[in-house]
Amino acid sequence: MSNKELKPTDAELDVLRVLWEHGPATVREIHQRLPATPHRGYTTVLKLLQIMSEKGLVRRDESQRAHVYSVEASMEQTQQKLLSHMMDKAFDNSMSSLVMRALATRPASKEELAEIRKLLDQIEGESK
Amino acid sequence: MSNKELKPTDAELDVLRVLWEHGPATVREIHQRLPATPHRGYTTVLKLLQIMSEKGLVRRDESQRAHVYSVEASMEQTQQKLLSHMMDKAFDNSMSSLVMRALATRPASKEELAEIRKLLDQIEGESK
DNA sequence: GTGATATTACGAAAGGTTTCGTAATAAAGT
DNA sequence: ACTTTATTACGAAACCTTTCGTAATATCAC
Repeated sequence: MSNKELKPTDAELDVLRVLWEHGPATVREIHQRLPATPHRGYTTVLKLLQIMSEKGLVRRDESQRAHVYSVEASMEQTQQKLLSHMMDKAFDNSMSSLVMRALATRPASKEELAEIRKLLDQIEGESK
Repeated sequence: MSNKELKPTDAELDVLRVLWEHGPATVREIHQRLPATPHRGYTTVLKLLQIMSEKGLVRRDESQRAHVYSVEASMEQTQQKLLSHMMDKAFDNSMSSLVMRALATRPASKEELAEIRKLLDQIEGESK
């Protein structure tokens, strides 16, 4: 009933990022924590959350006067969904070409590269 | 005048993929090569190309009766743009977290992992 | 040239996104 | 209770995407 092909839009991602970082929050809290640019009115954020609620992107707790919203899917799950979609649409379904393009685009620091190597070791270790 | 923030839409990406693989092509050729599902009428594809032309995503050669379209940006450039945007929107501007999430999501084959390692070596080699 | 065919141009509809103004409602202050 | 304040609900506008039908235009066959 829920998981169709729901890719959060860019504006929705801005909201989700606040919720991921801050945890459950009211419209007012979210509105305050949203980036200053682009500017968004209070009711704009409210409407966004109402729509996201219908889509199943967020959950709404109405027990308080000011409803409290929280994410439905973890940041990790959402990131995976976004990456899978992009891999399908623009990388011929090959995650390795996506990864290689990413690495070639924005070289990471030494520490980050080391982390990536560690992850590669893990993956190869498991696959044995 | 050209490079604003032009992220090709999903339908536009379908068209671009044909052009990247096949090279410059007419509407008819593109229409035929497009995936069967979702079905798209001929004039739908034409309209898409006209809009993409205005956006600067494709170039149009009108010297022939049937206009010939070609991409404005290479596949690599477009992939980079898409990845940068996603990194900004959903990965806190960290390419390494994007890469690690990608690797964790869809493990690659042994050969692909080896390729990635090679690329890591290259990057670290250069940064010295 | 006339008619058939293929292509482009145009416009519009349907749906989604994003924005916000205004109204309704609830809570709090006095 | 009444007024003020904060919140939600509703609806609409502006814009974009995607779709396609119809009209205009060019090309080709004869």
